[in-house]
Order: sequence, then structure tokens, then C-alpha cells
Amino acid sequence: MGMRAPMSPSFVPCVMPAALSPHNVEMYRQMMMMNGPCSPLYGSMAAAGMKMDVPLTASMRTSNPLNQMNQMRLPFVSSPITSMANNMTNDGLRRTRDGKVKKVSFLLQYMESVTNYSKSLYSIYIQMVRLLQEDHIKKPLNAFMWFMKENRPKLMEELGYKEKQSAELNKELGKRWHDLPKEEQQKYFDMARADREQHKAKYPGWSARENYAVHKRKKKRRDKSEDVTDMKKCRARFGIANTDQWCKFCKRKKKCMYSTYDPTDTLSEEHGDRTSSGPSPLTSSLGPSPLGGVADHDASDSESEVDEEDRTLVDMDIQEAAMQQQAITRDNELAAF
DNA sequence: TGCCCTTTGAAGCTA
DNA sequence: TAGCTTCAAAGGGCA
Repeated sequence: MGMRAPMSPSFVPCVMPAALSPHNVEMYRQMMMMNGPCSPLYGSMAAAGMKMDVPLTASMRTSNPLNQMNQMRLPFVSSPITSMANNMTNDGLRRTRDGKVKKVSFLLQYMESVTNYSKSLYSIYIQMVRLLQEDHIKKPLNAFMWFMKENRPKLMEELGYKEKQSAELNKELGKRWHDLPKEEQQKYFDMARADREQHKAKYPGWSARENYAVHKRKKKRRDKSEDVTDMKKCRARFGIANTDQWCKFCKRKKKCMYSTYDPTDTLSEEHGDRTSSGPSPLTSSLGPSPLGGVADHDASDSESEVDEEDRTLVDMDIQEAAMQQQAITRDNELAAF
């Protein structure tokens, strides 16, 4: 994976002096000291360093991280931006320790011109930029993911699935995973465990939490589900006066069966079929789900199923709602008066 | 351009 | 601690 440009050309002159001001450097130091070496911030910083092949030793997890950062090897910075900058100027030739003349990046030239250049400041700055702009350490793969990675191309060739949707391929892979003998699966579990351990060693401070809700897609999906959930309950859907339309779970004051399925999925509502979205592994493993009642939730769900006790409870709900409505009306009248 | 779909498993979050 | 949510990969579909 090639490195992306850490910043835009216009961003460079605007941010560099500010980012490297004594005030900001002290702020970075304070943030890291306050958060401690195990904080997500420091973990990400460390991880960012690891990703850039900057050697981070175990000692870096102790004492002042800033001091440790001073010992980092200066990462080589190359990006389309710096390349462009180098091409634009003949300046920036530097003699190395072994006597060779090398062209240094635009960033370094800029650093030299606006600051008393120091490797530690530059290193911190680069790490901050990467942390803020691009670093995203991915989760290690689980056993199924390894299985998928290895078998997907084979399956595509085997079934000629190239024209089909990837999701369908994954369905087939899911079936094959289930059909796979335990011994075969164990191979992938071992791969996953090795990957986890390697990941943990490489990114000691990293947590999967850091990747949560970083993608809009995920957040959007979550928000959507929350909205839908609110609309699911029979009380909200049909109202207190239409208890005859409630599902039998709500009538019995149990968890609403709509709380686990999407009411916008008309196919599911009418036929109890969840093929369009499929049950989650969790819900499918939880024994008889309330969804089982979807098929029951039709005209045949007669009132006779509701026993006397349930009727009483529903009646109490109706009376309670009526009393609340009366109270609201009274309040409104008083307010008007 | 970026999210959705679809799978399982690991890990994080919440009540 | 149980139950739920998010994110890993992949790539065509779709808005």
C-alpha cells in the first residue's frame, strides 16, 4: 500500500508553523503524558509509528513517550506532493554522512526554513498528521475471513460467479464453512490466532474500539436501525386504542415481536420470510425467536388466544392511557384559562 | 464516490 | 454476564 500525501500543498504552509510552535509541541507532550502510554491516543501514535516501520521498542511503553520518540528513526516521507515540490525546485540538495548528495523532501526544506529543525519535532508532527488524516489499523482477520480470503477466488472460478454479486458468493462460502470438517476449520482458527497474536505484538496499544464508528456507513446503518426500532413496537405502531392489531407478544406484555425484524420488509411481515436480510448468527442461535410468531401474526391470530389475565392487563393499559389523556386535556384547559 | 449486501467470528459496548 | 453491535474481506449494484 503506497503512502498517501499527508497534506495538501496549501495545507503545508498554513499548518506547519502552527503545528510546530512551542505551544503546540508542549500541548502534544502534555496530551500524551496525561493520557499515559496505554491511552488510545498513545496507542494510535505508537501504532502509526509501527506502520511506518519506525522501530518502537518495549521501552517506549514506559517513561516519557516524547523522549522515546526522539530516538525514532526519521521516517522517509514520500508522496505525490513532496515529489511535486522536489520537481519544482532545484534547491534542497544535501550532503549525507557518507558524502553523497541527496535531494531532501519539500517538507524537510520547509522545516529548515521555518523552524529550528529537529528530528523529534518533525517525527511528532508527521505522526500527528498521519494519526489525524489517514491511519486506520484494521482488525486482524478471524477464521472465517481467512477461509473466505483463501477460497473465494477458487469458488469464483469453480462456479463462474464472476457475474454474480459478492454477497451471493459469501452465502455460498458460509455454507461451505459449515460443511467444512472440524479439522479443516481448525487450520483457519490457527491462522486467525496467529494473526491476532502478530497484530497484538505489532500494535500493542491498539484496540478494536478505535475503529468503531469511523466509517459513515456503519453509523448510518446504526442510526437507521435505531429509528426503525422505535417504530416497531405495537403500542407505537397501532396505538393504545387498537390493541386488537397488536402482536400476541405485546398483548401478553412480552417483548414485541417487531423489535427483531424490519417492518419495512413487507415480505417478512406477510410471510415470515427473512431471506432478504437473513437472521443474524446471534438471533438464529437463540432458539425460538419472536420471529417465529410472525407467521402467527395474521387474521388467524384470534382474540381467543388471549387469556383472561392478558385481557385484564390490556384493559388496564387502555384505562391508564385514557386517564393520561384526561390529565393532558385538563392541563391544556387550565393553561388556556 | 461511497454505502449496501452477505457471510462468521472476535471484540467492544450496554444494561 | 447475556445480548447486542461493529468491523474485518470482497466486489458488483445502486443512488
